[in-house]
Amino acid sequence: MAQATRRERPRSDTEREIRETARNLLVRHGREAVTLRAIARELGITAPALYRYYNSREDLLRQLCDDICLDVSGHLSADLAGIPEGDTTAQVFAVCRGFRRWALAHPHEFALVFASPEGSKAPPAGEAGECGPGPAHDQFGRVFLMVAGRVLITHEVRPPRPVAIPRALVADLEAFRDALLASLAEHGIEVPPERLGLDTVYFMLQFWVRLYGHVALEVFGRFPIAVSDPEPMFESMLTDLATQVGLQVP
Amino acid sequence: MAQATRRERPRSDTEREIRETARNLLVRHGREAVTLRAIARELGITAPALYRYYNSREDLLRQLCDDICLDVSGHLSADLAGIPEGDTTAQVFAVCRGFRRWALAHPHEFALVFASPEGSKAPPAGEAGECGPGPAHDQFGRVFLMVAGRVLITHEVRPPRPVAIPRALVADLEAFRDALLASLAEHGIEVPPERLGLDTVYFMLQFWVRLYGHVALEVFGRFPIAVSDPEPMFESMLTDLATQVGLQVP
DNA sequence: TAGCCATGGTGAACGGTGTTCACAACTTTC
DNA sequence: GAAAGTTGTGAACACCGTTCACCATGGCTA
Repeated sequence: MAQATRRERPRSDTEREIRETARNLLVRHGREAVTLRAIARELGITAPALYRYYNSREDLLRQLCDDICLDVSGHLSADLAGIPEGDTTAQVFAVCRGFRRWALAHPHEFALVFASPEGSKAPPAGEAGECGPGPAHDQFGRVFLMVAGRVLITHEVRPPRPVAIPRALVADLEAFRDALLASLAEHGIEVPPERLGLDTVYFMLQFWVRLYGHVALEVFGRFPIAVSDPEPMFESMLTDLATQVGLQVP
Repeated sequence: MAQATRRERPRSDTEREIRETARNLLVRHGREAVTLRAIARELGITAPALYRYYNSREDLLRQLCDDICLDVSGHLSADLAGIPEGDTTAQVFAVCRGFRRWALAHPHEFALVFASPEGSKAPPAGEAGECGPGPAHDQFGRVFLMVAGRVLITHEVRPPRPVAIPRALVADLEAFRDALLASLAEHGIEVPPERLGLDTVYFMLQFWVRLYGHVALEVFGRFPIAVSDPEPMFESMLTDLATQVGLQVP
């Protein structure tokens, strides 16, 4: 009965249901609990049926990563929607706070997407390995860093206190800047290239390092001291970063 | 034969062999591969025998964390031994570089100890959960942060540019400072408490955030841009941190 | 010295897992 | 209506953690 019903629905529906169930298991019981048989059980199906949709459990987990990236980027966009267009400072804060809040609320998803060793084994043939910087991860990175980038650019941004840019990084930074500008242009945001200096791009990288560092440490409980309430520390970091970049923080 | 031989050796020997084998599996094939049966196989033993030494696989993994912490702290101490007593800057650099190098060389161990969700399930009875801040993790944190702390103190340290310390953090920071001073005194390093201001302690926390952030991002390949060689970036961060704290970097 | 008993091993067994395969049922296409 | 393709099933294999009854060994005490 349910089987007949399922077969009538389009393939993409079942595909979505599978990933939803997997997400649920991941969120509630961690990576080890997202098991083919558990998913199948939940869907009233047998485990081998899942192989009609995914090549293996690893493959499914990889696609889960994509879903998660899309999801978190959606969350951030939603948070951003509530901020007035002009208030760039609030936008930066909203995105960063949103990321932290999401990570704390979904530690297992965070661990899977942002804190798993890169698939050391090369995937079969040119496929994206594990869930590293692939299309969807880019999607997230884009929504995240592009938002930050747009914010940093539309605002009169003054580069932070001078830091020598390592020479070996210049090429990477230039590539990143170009990609960023292209991505912004793609979204209708025209930016004169001279507004986005390499030092600003470099600062964004360091911004990400600190943001990620704090969030990961908090999610994993790996601060070297018992921090009874990490939120003020996070806020302090945000204002520090914001003032460094020349944003006026209330 | 081998069995009779094993029985004659003291219990601690077998215990050590088990963890060595487990470490090997972890390092070479990741967490999922450290399996009771695989360990037993390697030791010429059956899996149930392992239960004479550990209550469960999770228990074994927890103790593995302790071993790893001790190991990395040993590595750092060794690195430190090669630095002249007075050259505090070199000492800071050595510890940080050593940590990065170890993490890059042992990504799976790094992920297990420093990037695993805290055991959300309370361990049976007052036991240390997962491998979070427990005795051994403290051991690592001590060797690490204490080394950094000693270095920062023996040197004439001037607090970095003023940052408002969140009021909610003051109590935590004071507790940490006291613990740090006690730990230093325990190792024969007498330090006048007024030399270690709360702002310095706070800076050490932020130091750790950035160090951890960079290392984790590099280990997991989660930089938002393709960084062809992250080492100069790491070095740049180190010199930035060092100069901020008033160390003279060559 | 004889017996006891804690220690540390064994093999069998249970339920769970990923994965493969032959096969069946249903849908679509020719 | 037959052929082909799609999507499910159930059995099976190998592996996993874990429990259990059982057995050998060695050191202790009566």
